[in-house]
Amino acid sequence: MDNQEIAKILNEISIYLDMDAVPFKPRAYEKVAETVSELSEEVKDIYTKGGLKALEAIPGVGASIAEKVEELLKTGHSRYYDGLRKKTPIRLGDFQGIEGLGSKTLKTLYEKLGIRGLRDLEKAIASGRIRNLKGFGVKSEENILKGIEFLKKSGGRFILGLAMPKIREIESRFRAIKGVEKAVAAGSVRRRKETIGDADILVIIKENQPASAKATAGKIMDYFVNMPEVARVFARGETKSAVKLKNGLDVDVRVVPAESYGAALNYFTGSKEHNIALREIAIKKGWKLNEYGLFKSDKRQAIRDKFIAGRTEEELYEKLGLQYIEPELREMTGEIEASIVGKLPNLVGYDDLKGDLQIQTNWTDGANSIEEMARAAMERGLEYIAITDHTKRLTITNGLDEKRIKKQWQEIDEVNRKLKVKGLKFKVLKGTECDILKDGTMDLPDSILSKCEIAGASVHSVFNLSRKDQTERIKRAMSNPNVDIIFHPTGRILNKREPYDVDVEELVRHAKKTKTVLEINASDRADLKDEYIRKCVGQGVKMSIDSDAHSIFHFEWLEYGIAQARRGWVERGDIINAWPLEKMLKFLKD
DNA sequence: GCCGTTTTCGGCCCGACTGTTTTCAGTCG
Repeated sequence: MDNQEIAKILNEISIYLDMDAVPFKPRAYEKVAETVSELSEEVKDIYTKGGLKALEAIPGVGASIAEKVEELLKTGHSRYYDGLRKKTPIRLGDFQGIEGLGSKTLKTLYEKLGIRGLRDLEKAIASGRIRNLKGFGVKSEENILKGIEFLKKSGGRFILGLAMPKIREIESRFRAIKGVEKAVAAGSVRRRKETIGDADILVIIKENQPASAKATAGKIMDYFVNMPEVARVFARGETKSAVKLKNGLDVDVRVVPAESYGAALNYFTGSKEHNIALREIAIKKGWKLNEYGLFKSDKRQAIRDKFIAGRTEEELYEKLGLQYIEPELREMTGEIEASIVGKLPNLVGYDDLKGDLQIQTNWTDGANSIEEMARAAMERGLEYIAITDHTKRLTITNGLDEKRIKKQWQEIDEVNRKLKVKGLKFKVLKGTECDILKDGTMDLPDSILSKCEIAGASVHSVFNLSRKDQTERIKRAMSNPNVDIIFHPTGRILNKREPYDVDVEELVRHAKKTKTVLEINASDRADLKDEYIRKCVGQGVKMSIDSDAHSIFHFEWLEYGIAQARRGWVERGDIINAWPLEKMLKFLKD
């Protein structure tokens, strides 16, 4: 039983307990479910190595949950879970992701109408039985129906890079409204998660006009719910509204006073777990933290809580005795502890890249010429790029063989000469994205690879090897003294393709041993993922952040690669293409 | 059910909005 299966069962236990209004337990199970689903190590391996004791070392797991997990691992079942399911036989999975359907509603629907699954629910709606239930009405029936329709239509999460342009457009339209001082997307957008479920936009009204603040807020909300791209309005209030856009993205807007800007930004940025940790720190100091600020609470409630901080996030963290924590780190993966002792990383910056080491051109499946790519990279502020077209095995891209790559080198020399004549300080490097064949040998001979200034290697075929064989295959490529970088090391594509089965920790160890660079691919591969990036940082394995550009427009993607790196606690020194050209080249294998 | 600068018992994050009520439960983030 893998971590996702365990997490699903723990989460369902939490929902069942919540149905019966059991206090506190649901939250305990929910927390562990979340932890387990994000764990990099398989729970079953943890258990094999250290037994019950090791399970209890997982944060949030105590004796009781450890026993249930043990039973799941040993038998594939949990008597406790089965008992809950038997008592209230609802197929919770059917309803997951339907907005507005919580545990209490599900329980009522089951008890009053015998609804166990989605089909039952749809039938009950069709026959108008829900509106007659106590506590329900026509409106609730409609909302449930809409929830079902949207779940069926859209489902899933949005890739950050694809949703971002629309979010930025909405932000800037808010900023253009008179009386608006700031508009900024918080939530998972600000934490730069690789995919997002929704966008939370905070709007601050200019302070100097308190009298008209309410009117301005109303104007903002009216504008928001009436935007042409809105498909559905969930809520329209004085300070909070929520809609679904036609593209399926949920967007929330909050209007907050300027003095609470920092507190609100912090609160809505999350993550939820990070927020809870901050609140607990506040409570220990005898304070209260909410989206309006940090307050000294008065126990007698006779006078208003005294405002301590909240105008900026920086002052909030400072008052809590913490080093400022960048949004990309707020995932409760040790950032609070590091912050307390002042040991947070100095993250690689969004302007720190000097080069891009994976670029395709019209020699293979790219859209533009070498020179066009060079000029676009220059405009992006880069100082060097590596041309890394595919190799011959990838016939569909017209991959390069020995003859054609030698020809390409002539063109690269020519482009470099041209740039130099014009006095431009920019270098195009001779590279390759060489296919790693099934047995781990390379698609180009060493005689060619050794002449490339930078040689990347990647897997584009035979994804279904066993974990052992796939790992050995890639390790063999790393052991090649001419291979500098492994491009997109796990082969996944967000929302499209799962990674192939490979032992990433072993790859990281071997990268260290062979001085091979691992790539953070900035396109929708987002490969490596953050937890693996952090493993590289921990072991001192260097990485590159590459756009994998197939056209001049794709350099925009670099931003998301950098975000990914930051979520992996990366500093500038960890990224070879954040270094000057000479230093970068010197670092590569001979 | 978990956890500990409140340390083996007594706490556990907190506020806005909706729909259905007429004072509040449920959901969400």
